[in-house]
Amino acid sequence: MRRINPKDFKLAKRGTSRGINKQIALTLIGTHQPVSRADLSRLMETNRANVTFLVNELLEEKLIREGDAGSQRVRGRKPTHLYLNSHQGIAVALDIRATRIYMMVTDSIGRQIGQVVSFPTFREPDRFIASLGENVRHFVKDLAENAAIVGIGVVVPGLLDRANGTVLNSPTLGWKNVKLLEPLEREFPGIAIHLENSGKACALSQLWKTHDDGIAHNDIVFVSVSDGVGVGVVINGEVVRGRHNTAGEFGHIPISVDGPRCACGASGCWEAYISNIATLTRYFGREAGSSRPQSLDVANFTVEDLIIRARGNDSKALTALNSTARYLGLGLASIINAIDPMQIYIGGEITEAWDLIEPHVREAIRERTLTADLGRVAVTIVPASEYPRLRGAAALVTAPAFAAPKVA
Amino acid sequence: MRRINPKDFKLAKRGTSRGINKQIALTLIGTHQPVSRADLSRLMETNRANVTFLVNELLEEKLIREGDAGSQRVRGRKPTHLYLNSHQGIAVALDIRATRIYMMVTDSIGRQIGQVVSFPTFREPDRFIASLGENVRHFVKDLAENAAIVGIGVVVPGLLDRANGTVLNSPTLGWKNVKLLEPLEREFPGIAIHLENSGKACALSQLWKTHDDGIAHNDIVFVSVSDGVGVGVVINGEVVRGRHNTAGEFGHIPISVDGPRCACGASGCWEAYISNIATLTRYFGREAGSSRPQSLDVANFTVEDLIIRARGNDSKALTALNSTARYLGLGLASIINAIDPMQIYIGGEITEAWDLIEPHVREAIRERTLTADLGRVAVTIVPASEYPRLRGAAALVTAPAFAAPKVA
DNA sequence: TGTAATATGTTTAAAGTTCTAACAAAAGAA
DNA sequence: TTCTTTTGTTAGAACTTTAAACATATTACA
Repeated sequence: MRRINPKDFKLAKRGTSRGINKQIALTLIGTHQPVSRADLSRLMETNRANVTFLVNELLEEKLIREGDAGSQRVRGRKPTHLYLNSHQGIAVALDIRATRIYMMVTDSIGRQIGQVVSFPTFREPDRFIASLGENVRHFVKDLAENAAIVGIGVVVPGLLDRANGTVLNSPTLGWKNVKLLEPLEREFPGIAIHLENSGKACALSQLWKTHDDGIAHNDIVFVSVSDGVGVGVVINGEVVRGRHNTAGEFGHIPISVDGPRCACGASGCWEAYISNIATLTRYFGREAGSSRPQSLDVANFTVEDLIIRARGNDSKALTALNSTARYLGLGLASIINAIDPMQIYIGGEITEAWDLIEPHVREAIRERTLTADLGRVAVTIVPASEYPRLRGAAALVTAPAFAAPKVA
Repeated sequence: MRRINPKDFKLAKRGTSRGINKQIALTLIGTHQPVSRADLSRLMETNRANVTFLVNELLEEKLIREGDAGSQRVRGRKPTHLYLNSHQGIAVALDIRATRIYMMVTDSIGRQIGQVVSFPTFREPDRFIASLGENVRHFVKDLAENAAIVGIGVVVPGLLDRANGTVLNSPTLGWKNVKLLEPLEREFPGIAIHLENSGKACALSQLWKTHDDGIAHNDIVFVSVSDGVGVGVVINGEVVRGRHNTAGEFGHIPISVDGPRCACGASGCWEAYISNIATLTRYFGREAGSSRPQSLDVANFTVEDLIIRARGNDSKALTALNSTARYLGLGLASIINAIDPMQIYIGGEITEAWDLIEPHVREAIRERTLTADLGRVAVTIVPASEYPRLRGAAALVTAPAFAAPKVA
C-alpha cells in the first residue's frame, strides 16, 4: 500500500500502458530467453495479439532480435525465438580505487567483453581526468575496436552528491567536494556518464544479475568489507538512496559506542571492528581500541596474507579472523533486524576465508537476530573474481533500458 | 531505477491508466480540497475533459462529492468545489495494550468521530475476542449510531505474521503464536479486519496524515519509545516490511554489545538503554547493566512521574532522563545513517520531556551521523494526544482507497 | 443594461491502447 | 493427403487519453 506523493506523481498518458507492458516483456525476454511470442503471452497472461504488437515495437527499437526457429516438442508451428539484442553499443565500467582504476567493457546487456584492465589513479583532479580519458580510449580501442560507447559507469568509494555530480567525501581517495561529472562529460562529449557509490553499485550488480534460479532478488543487502565497509540496500527492486543519497551507511552503526575510534570520527563503529585494517591491527597485537589503525607498521601486509597464514598454522592469524567474523555477524544481525532482506551478499578480501569464518559469522547472526527466521537468512559471498563493483558500474549504463517506468 | 520482478509483475490492462489517474485525482482532491475540476486539470497537467471523466467516475463511486460553487477572484464561471466524501461508513481503530484496549472511530477518510474510549484487555484469547466484540459493538452504537463499519484496524505490540493473521510473539501481551485474524473475522462477519504491528502503524499514521505544509512525507521513520522500542520505516511512500514482516526492528541494534540484557535475549540493545523501564531503572540507582529491568521495586512509578520530578528539583530524575536522551540520540544516528529519511517522528511518554531532553538528543545525533546534512535531519515529536497508533489503525481501513495501484 | 471577455465544465471526435475472435502459416500425426 | 495442433497476424470492438469545439456562468465595462 503505497501513498501517491502529491508533489511528485506521474500521470498515465496514452502510451503509458504500452510502456509498462513493453518493459515487462523486455524483462521476461531477458530472464527467459530464448523465448517465443506464444511463451511470452503465457508468462504475461495476455493474448498473443498484444504480444505481437509489443514485440514488434521492441524489434523496431532494436532492443531485441529474432533468432532461429525453436524445436517444438509436439506438433504445431515452430516458435520464433526472441533474444535480447546485445549489439547496441558498449558500456564502460570504471572502478576508482586508491592506487589503481579498474576497467571493464560490456555489451549493451551487461555481458563482459575481454579482460578487466587497470591503470594508475592520480589523485589530482585535472590529471585524474586526463589520464582516465587517455586510458579509457586506449583500452576501448583494444577491447572493442570500433564499437560506440553508449555510457560510462563510474564507481567511487565515498559519499556522492548525484544531483551535482561531485564527490562529497572520499577518505580513500583523499577527495572532498571534487567535481567529477562535469569534467568527465567534457572529456567524453556525447557519452552519458553515471556516478555511483561503491556500496550501492555492488547492490546493483546483484539486483541486475540474471540469477540461475530465475528468482528476482528484489530485497537484498550487499555488504562490502574492505578498507572501509560499504553497504547497499535494495528494497522493492530499487536501491535505497534517502534524502541526501547517503542511505545504507550501516558501516557506522555501533558495535559498542565506547569501542575503537573510527575513520568517520565517531567511535565503536562496525567498520572499526571489521575493516581490513581492523583485522590486521588485531593480528599485530594491538588492542582493538588503543591506537589509530592508520599507523600500521607492516605496510604491505594484506588481509590475503593473513588468510594464508591462518590456513597455515598461525593460530594468532586465525584468532584475528575469527574475531572479525564474530563482529561481522553481530553487525549483519543489526542489518537483518532492520531490513529483513531476502538475501545478504558479502564482498571483500575476507570472503576468501569464508570456509574458515562462516560458522562464527552465523553464530553471531543467530545470537542477535530477533526471530529464528531472521537468523536463517541466506548469506552469500561474492568473490572478487566476479567484480561486483565493475558489474554494478556497467549496470548503471545497461540497466535503465530494462527498468520499470515511473508511474503514479 | 526499479527492476521489474519477473516473478511478480502486474501487466497494464485496458483500465490501468484510468485506475492510476483516478487515484492521483483522488489524492490531489484530498490534499487540496476544496478544489475544482479546472484546478485539478492544472495540478495534473492534463486537459479538463479527462478530469471530467475521472471526476464523474469518482462521484459515481461516492468517493468524492460536489460542494457549493466557489468564489472566483476574477471573472468567469464559478468553479464547482470537490471534496472527499466522508460518509462512506466508519472505520474502527483498536490499539491493544497490556492492560487496556483503546478504541477510536473515524469516518471513511480517517477523521476522528467522538472520543477515544477504552476497555480492559483479557490475555486469554477466547475471552479476549468475546470481550472485544462486545465492547466494540457497544461503543460503536454509542459513537456512530447506525453507521456501517467498513473495516476494523487492529494494532498489536509485537511481531505479526500477516499472511496467516497470527501474533508470533508479543512480550507485552504474553502471546506466542496466537491466531487473531480468523477469530476476529468470525466475531465481525463481513467486516474487513486489518492487523498491524504498532511501530509500523505509527509510521502509517504520519504517512497518511495530511500535513499542513502539503509536503508528502514519503521517506520517514517513526520511533516509538515505550515499554519496548517500536520502529516503522517508510520508503517511497510504502512501509518497509521485509521478507517476514519483521523489517524495521531498529530497537535491537546494539549501543554496546556488552551492555545491559534486553528482553529479546541479546544484550546491549538500544531498547535496553532507552525503554521506559530502562529510564526508571536508571533513576532507581541501579547500574544500567547490573539487573534485569523486570524486577523493579516501585511498581507504579511511571516515566510521567519521573518527568514531573525532573521538572521539579530532582536532579537525579533529570540525570536519568538526560542519559536516556543521549542514548536515544545515539540510536537515532544509526537509523539516520542507515535510512537517510526526510523526517523522524518520535512518540512515547518521554516526548513529554522533549523541551528538557532535545538538546542532548540532538548533540548525540550530531556526534554519530556521517555528514552535517544527516545531523540536521528534522526530528518531530508526536504527543500521545494525537494517538498515532490509533490513527495508524484507522489508516489500515481508510487508506487503501487512496493507495497507488500496483503496476509493472 | 447590454455586450464583450473570461473561466469552468461538457461534448465530440481523433489517436492510441488492450482484448476478442477469426484467420493464415507451419509442422507433426494419422 | 488430410487432420490436428501450435504459432503468429489481422480486423474490429471496447476502452483510454487528448485536442478542439461548444455550452454555461460570471465579471468587467461601455
